[in-house]
Amino acid sequence: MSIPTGNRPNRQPRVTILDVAAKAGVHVSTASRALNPKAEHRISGKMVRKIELIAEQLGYSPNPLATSLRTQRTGTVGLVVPNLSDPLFAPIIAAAQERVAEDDFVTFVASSDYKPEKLLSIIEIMSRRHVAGLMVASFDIKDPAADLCLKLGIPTVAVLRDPRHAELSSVTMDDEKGVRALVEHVLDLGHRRIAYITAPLAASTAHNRLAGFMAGTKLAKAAHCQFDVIEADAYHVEEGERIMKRLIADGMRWTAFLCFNDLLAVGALVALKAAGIACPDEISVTGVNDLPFMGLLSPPLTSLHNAGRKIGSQGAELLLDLIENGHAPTRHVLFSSHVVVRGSTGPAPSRPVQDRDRSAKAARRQPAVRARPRPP
Amino acid sequence: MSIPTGNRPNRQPRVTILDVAAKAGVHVSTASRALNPKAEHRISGKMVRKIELIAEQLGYSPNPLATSLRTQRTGTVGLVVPNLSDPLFAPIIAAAQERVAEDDFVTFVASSDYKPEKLLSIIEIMSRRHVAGLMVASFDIKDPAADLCLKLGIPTVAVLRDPRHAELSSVTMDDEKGVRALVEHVLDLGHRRIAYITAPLAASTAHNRLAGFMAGTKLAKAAHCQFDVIEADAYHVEEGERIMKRLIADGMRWTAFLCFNDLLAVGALVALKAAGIACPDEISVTGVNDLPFMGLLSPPLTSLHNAGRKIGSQGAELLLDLIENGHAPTRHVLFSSHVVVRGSTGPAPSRPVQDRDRSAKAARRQPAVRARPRPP
DNA sequence: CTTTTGTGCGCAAAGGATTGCCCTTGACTC
DNA sequence: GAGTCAAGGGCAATCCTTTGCGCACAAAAG
Repeated sequence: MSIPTGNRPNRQPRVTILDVAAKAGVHVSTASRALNPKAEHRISGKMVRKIELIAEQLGYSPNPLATSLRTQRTGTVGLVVPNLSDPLFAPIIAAAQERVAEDDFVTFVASSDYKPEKLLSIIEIMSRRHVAGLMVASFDIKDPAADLCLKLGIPTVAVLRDPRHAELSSVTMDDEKGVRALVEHVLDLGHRRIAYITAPLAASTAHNRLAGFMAGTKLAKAAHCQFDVIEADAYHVEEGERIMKRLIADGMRWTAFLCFNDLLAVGALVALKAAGIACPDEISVTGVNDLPFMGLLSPPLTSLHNAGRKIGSQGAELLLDLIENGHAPTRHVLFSSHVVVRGSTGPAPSRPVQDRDRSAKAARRQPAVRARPRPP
Repeated sequence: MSIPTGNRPNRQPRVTILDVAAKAGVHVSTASRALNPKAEHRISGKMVRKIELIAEQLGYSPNPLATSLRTQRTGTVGLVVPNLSDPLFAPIIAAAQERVAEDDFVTFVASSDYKPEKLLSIIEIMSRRHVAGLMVASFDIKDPAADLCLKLGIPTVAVLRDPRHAELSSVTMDDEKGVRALVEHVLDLGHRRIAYITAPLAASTAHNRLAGFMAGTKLAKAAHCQFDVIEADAYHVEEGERIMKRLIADGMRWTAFLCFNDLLAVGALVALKAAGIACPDEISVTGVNDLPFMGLLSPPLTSLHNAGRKIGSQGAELLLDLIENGHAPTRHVLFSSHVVVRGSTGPAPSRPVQDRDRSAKAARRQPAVRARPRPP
């Protein structure tokens, strides 16, 4: 039920510590202590050397399963992301994996597929397997999964998304400040009709970026600014494309689009190109994360640079710390992100797209969420 | 030494099978058998239901460590790639992980960093941990690491790169045919001076793609074709950029560049753009793998589509098969790849770049490898 | 010379499950 | 009524290490 079947193949019989002890003519406990640096009961120096030599000769290496069973330590950590192939998460995994490997931990990796119940089951599975710690990149705000980690007593670090749990350390980007800077950027370019495409607000990232957008709207000095928020249901290119297509059909009222992430932005670009709307001449678009290749698109995407590798390694660092000192104080590491200005943002056009002949037909349905315009 | 330290935190005491047995008033062996579907000694139906109920009530779940120690089965598989964040490998990992998770395996993931000795150490570590099987994407041809897997008796499947070991199953792309098709493509476009940038030939992919290129050269009907091979030292964008810069400085003699992979091709595009050389008007460029976003670059990259996810899931499939039936016959699955024609390839220009005034200065150093031109 | 103090190592009990073998019963056959 | 048989469970070994405790012996202290 828990451990799948599978015939063990013809492994050669492993050499155990009994073999070493036998050959050395000592008791296993002596061998164990000799091979264990932190042996409290000390063994004489020459005996240690003798046993080490014999262990070497015999090619002995301790069976981690037995060790783990005895010590309740497995030397494993779990890494969980919502999507393994997303270019945003892969570097986080990679960097974390490298860092923990330095301390001789091996990593279980799993993908929650953006499904809360799957995350719960992953955590349970990993807990059963006695992971020493967990680094999770897919917590929602007040996620029950976070409670579960704490209840199970697993040292846990949240990365990228902060469940905002009082007892859970986190490593995140300063999304709020970042998106605010993006708003500032397009305001500086003269844009006054600005839309923000948010992701589902369960994630703290979505929350913070929206907050950043709202904060940015307060910066607007001009009298007739229009700010709107549109909610996406997913995180991928196709969703961005779908949304932008709909907006174009509905009559485009904005000159600048800030997107929750690069994937949505790329989708928006695709839709704009298909509709023959020029970016940035008619509409400016921005993303978040600055994924690889974003600078090479046409137009190159203005984005917020988020350093995935730094998040991963810092998350691992915190986690190792937590594993070592059972009750380290909760910490929240915040990396600042900076706007990378590229070709997808430009000066605001004199007239928005909807005034052009081409798109006059569509009825103007309201977007999903409508932010209140903020007078200066 | 093998298992890192780390204080186990305040986990609540786990409920063991003894607790279940005690509460049921039976022996642990009875409880074990009742909870184990494949129990040979059968337990009466009502007893099974009783014990299952009690186990449920107590929240019992077997300790995989103890089970593994006893049965020598761990329910884990190892996934090894050369680089976790490479957009080529991440989907392979993701798909494989999904597939084996269906069969209740959890996955150790590690990155060999393109270092043979690191691969060896990863395999040893995973072997010690009793992985049920290994899926490796970073074997070189005749890799000692492949021998090690066999020697250790670990069911192993090679993906993407085939070590060409008689006893090792593999799942790969038909690189040879693919690259030949690319050559065909640029020949059709009228190109007669064609360079191929190969990767280090230790990898079977490099080998096969070069073979595909060489095979392609035989297709050339025109009298004065020039084919050259240039060897890259790495796989990333920067290397492609470096190489192309050097070639430009040396005086560009080619009108079409086939690159070992997309990353090198993207680097080449970057260098060309920096030098003010137009692609595809002056030079055509192709890649391999068709990574995400390649169709959105400027120019969009003509590439060979390789389905990473299919490789990953098929590799997992083979591996699970191998784990189940200790001695399944060796299999080699070959996925065909197809050319995706995009904007980075176009009709051959009338004159190659070097005849233009701008680049006449540089001495013409020979490229790293010079293939013998093939007369038609 | 006896009594303390270590030092160096052995003994055996965990840790939590699986499994070969044996024992007890009740049913069934002759 | 004695003998056969199979079903249902119990016993204890086993997987491999780690570790609390105890023992012996030698050196140091009285």
